[in-house]
Amino acid sequence: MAKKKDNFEVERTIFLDHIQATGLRRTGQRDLILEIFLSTEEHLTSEDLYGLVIKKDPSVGLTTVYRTLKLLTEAGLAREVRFGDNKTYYEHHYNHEHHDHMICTDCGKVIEFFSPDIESLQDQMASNFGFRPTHHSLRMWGVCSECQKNTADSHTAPPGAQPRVRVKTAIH
Amino acid sequence: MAKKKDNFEVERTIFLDHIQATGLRRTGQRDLILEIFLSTEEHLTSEDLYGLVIKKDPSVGLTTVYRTLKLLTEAGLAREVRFGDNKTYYEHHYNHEHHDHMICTDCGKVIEFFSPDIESLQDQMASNFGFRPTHHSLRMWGVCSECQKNTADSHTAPPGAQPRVRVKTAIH
DNA sequence: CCCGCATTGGGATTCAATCTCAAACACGCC
DNA sequence: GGCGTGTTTGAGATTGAATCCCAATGCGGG
Repeated sequence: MAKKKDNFEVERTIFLDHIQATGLRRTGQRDLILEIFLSTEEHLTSEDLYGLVIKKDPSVGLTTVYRTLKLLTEAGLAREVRFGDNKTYYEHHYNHEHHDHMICTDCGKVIEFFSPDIESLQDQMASNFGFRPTHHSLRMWGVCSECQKNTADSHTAPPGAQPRVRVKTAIH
Repeated sequence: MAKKKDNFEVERTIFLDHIQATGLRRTGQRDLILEIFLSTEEHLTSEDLYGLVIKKDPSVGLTTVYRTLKLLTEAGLAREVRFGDNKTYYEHHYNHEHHDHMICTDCGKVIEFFSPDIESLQDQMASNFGFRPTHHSLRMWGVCSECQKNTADSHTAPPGAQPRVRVKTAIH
């Protein structure tokens, strides 16, 4: 836990540095939103975070949460991710290895994975085209091992499972 | 050209088969929209296609184009793609090898590529997790070789280049 | 302590996509 | 060929995420 607390300190510093470097101002709202973002683990949307924020301070506006999450992204603390349901999710970025996602279209579970081999092949493909990549996104949709078991006997959803990400159409 | 015409015939048949198999009805609008979709080459949105359709028949509604593109996707003739600007693009799917995309964030150009090695590594990663993938998406954003040359001297946009895809924020 | 300017909040707005529902129409049936 | 039913259509209304606008607030340098 001490380790985690240290990380938070670093992230706070990074945020304040970014604030200062770009000539912005430190405000109570930004501090609060940062703090709550750091306390989360899952992928969450601006509205999700807004829900958490107003529990601490109901006067904070939704717009500010949107703006601050964008700030956090610029500062390198957050990363935007999309799973195909037309919402923008945010995940921790600082000190988190780059990774890709497998999304279960049944229960909504998101599996994070990383493959150095895939990464290097990507870079190789890019250089074949003289393309200089800044970032990339690899996502696989399908059925996780859990849901394969559950759908083997019946086609009913796993009990109590509430898909957080409902993929309506196959986005390739 | 005879080759291309043959392909179109096959795609029309696939569409009609799909119509019949799912108990739907053949209509003039669906025929027209299919025809115009087949005549296109680029990635285009529902609204793009709508623009082309109403040039032939101004009475066709936008909703019908949306619905029909979804139909074409179900029939396996079209594929939905997203480039990060919150619009759904469609590309031909039948008889088109699966491929991934590099998107130039400067001029909007989309490069299609395919790597069997990456594909097999993806499947391997999936099976490591007991994950059964149905489809996937790999996209790389960055600067294409053209735009690297143009931005070398000045930061002005290439003359006459109108980005079709304007990526506002980095979506990973 | 004061002032300038960034920030805030919430209502209005945008934009893609979907929903609604009455009118139009395809298609099987006779 | 004409009838009847259930599908399809189209225009406007609606949704939902995200952004814009702008008056009021408040941070922070001097």
